[in-house]
Amino acid sequence: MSAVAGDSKVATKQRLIEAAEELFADEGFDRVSVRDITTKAGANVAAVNYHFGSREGLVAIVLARYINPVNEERLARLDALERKIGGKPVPVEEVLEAFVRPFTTQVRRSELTEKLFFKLMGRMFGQEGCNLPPVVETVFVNMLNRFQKAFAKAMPGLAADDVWWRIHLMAGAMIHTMAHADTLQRFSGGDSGSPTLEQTLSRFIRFTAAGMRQGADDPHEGEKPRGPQVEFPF
Amino acid sequence: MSAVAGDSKVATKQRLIEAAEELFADEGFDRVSVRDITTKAGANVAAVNYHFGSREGLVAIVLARYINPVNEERLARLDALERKIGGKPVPVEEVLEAFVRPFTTQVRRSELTEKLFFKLMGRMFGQEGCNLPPVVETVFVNMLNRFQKAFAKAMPGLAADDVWWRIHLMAGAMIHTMAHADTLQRFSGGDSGSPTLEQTLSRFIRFTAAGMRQGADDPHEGEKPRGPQVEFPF
DNA sequence: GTCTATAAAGTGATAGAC
DNA sequence: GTCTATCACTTTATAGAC
Repeated sequence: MSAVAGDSKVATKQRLIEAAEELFADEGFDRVSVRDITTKAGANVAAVNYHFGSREGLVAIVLARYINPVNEERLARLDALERKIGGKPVPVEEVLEAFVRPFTTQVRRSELTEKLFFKLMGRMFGQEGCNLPPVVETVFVNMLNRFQKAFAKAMPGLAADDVWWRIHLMAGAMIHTMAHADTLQRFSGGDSGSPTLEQTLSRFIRFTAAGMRQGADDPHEGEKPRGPQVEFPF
Repeated sequence: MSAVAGDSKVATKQRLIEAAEELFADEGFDRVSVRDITTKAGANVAAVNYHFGSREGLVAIVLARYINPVNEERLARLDALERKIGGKPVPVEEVLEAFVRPFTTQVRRSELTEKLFFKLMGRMFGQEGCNLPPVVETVFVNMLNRFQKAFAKAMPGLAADDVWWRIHLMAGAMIHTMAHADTLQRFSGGDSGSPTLEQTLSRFIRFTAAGMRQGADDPHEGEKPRGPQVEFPF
């Protein structure tokens, strides 16, 4: 903390965090050992336990470092939109923008490259036993409920469960896109191009906005099961 | 193999596979040890190595057991659709149906509950270092390219990279929905309801069909970057 | 705050008796 | 085909010297 006594104390802690972030992004939280981290950070094996108490403590730090800021910025952006527009519904595209734009703010705060940062975010939000610290989970659930209300307001007449499921599908598209964008490169044989971050965000918003508000013109046909379109001899 | 000598030989192998499938579905491929599997299967610790050569061998078996059938049925369904419709484009909804319907066929072949089966599929298709056996990967890439062509044909005027990215977003929605449907329950506080499998498929197809064909009426505005909609003081 | 040494438990895998 | 016993290795974590 003190800038006088030399940076080496805080520097090691910082190097550990950054090394962990890169490794977690690349390999996933499960496949990285404490030794991988300390080696990459050029620190001693015991450093992680000294600075963070345990491996789990370091994971918690890495999780909290970006999830909370992202979720809080999401809420702030949604607040600003709703304040600006008065009592009317905020258009779906604007709500989606508020949902993903914070990533571009936070990527600049990090020491990571864009690619690694987004992989890391995808892994965080995609993790199941995400075991978020209570404070982080609280903000997370709060944020989700606020957005559910905003989406519901933007799509009047749609039932709550339909809104939740569309949010789930939307989140899946986001998470998978972030965590596995390089897989697309591989499977498409390069035909997916090299889009800028802004292009990718745009594609995401257009795709999911259409999905979210689909059926709005024909609410009665909206969410009935379709059933098999084609019978098939299996 | 011989039904005479008693089923215990084949039974153990089968029990190991089923135990592995349930554990992999629940915890993910990385977090399950050989001992977890043999214990759950009521088999000896050495059984996995005897029957499958290694842990990795068992993982490969589990992966291949469903991925190949799913991908081959996808191709067969797409073939049938294209044969039926002649040279014209198959509508996006029908292509999507061919893409997801095979899961309902294969879930019946498995010994798993619907919930576990879909979690397992989500984990398989979501895995990064998916390390598919060569044969499986070949079918997989072949399948993807055929569907890319079908989608491109259904959405004339859309550039190849745009089609690939929409497929990626669509696949993300599918994978995340399958692997983490229970998370939705938790975060929505139960407000996401208890839909049937058919309802969930219907929701998926409607959502992604709208996303896939979005901008079709206004091709020129189609995929330009939108840029920030709202400036925000961060 | 950093290091070495080491503990304690878990990992996948195998040899050899039955 | 199944079992026990065990190997060789890795994992997280800690005690204690510096």
